[in-house]
Amino acid sequence: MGRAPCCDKANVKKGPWSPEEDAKLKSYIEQHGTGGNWIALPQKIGLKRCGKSCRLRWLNYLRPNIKHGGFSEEEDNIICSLYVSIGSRWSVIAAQLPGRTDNDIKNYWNTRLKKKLLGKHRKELQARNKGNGVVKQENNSSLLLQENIVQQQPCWPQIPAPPLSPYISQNPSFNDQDSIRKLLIKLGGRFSDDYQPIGLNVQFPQGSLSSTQQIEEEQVHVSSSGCMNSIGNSQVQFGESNEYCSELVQGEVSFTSAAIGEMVSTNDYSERLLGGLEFLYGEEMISDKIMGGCASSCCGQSTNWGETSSLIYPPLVASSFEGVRQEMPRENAFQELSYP
DNA sequence: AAGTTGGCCAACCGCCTCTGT
DNA sequence: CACAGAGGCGGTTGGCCAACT
Repeated sequence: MGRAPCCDKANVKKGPWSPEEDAKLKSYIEQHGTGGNWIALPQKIGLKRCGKSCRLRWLNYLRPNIKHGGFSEEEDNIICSLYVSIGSRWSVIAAQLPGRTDNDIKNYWNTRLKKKLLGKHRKELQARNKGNGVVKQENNSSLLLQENIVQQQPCWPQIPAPPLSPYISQNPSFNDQDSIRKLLIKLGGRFSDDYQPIGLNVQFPQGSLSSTQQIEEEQVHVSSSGCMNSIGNSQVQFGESNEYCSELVQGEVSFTSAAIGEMVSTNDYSERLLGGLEFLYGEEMISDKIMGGCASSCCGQSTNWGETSSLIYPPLVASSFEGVRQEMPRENAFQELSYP
């Protein structure tokens, strides 16, 4: 038995809204507000619509100061950055773009941004294959995986969100701490043991995404990140997300769409990274076949922290964000995470 | 000119979370 | 604490329209 429907489906009109319906709904809400009860609202004003439908119509179309279409480059970047960081939390992303609705952003992502990034990725793959004079067999699985990067969660696999408060330290959520260590060691990271509960200092260097020389020379140094220190200590804490997100939306930790394209298009980070990724991908995934697919597409030639951190961080941030989300009233969740 | 295809977007659906009792 | 109802969210669908054959 399913749950009872929110309204009498038989007596409810579906489909596009007429101008009359719009006018009724708009004028009522402007005069009286929603009354805190969407379900009862359509009856009050004589609309044969589901309350949810009214809410959606108001939020996505009738509400004042709604912008439709014409996304700017800056908005593109914000959307991409946030998508890379938190995934398809459209409402959270929308909260950072005044006048935009989650539905709009979702549609925009699905119809344009996703393709934009994927198109760039494919072009670069072709160019690379041509340039190397090597025709790699691009089997189906690898292509599928590459597309998944853009179609689903960007660079990292979904890890079940731990049922933790970000400020309550509990047992580690990852099962295989050795793998975590291995991963971090392979990345060449240096992790201090002291936990300093301040904002993340990780910077993603601009313009260094494809610099392999720099990669080899640069010392990777992670300074005082709550998440990373905790991992280094095998104590996964999900804190510091406030600071992270606040930096994120302020642009210190952000990706341009070009950078994201770069992230999904560069090639061989695999040897250095995948050995430690069993805990994320599972043993089976770390096969030659996948190394040529997911590995090459996920994150690229990155071995300096600026690049690999985008690999390491997202799951953690996403996880911590889950924690925050669970802890906070939904309305406030990201507002508190963003601008101070 | 007619038919087909693909893109876009508004709206719906069903699940999850929150809140009040 | 448990439950029910409402709100909120993300995924998906379906219709419209323009471009293409």
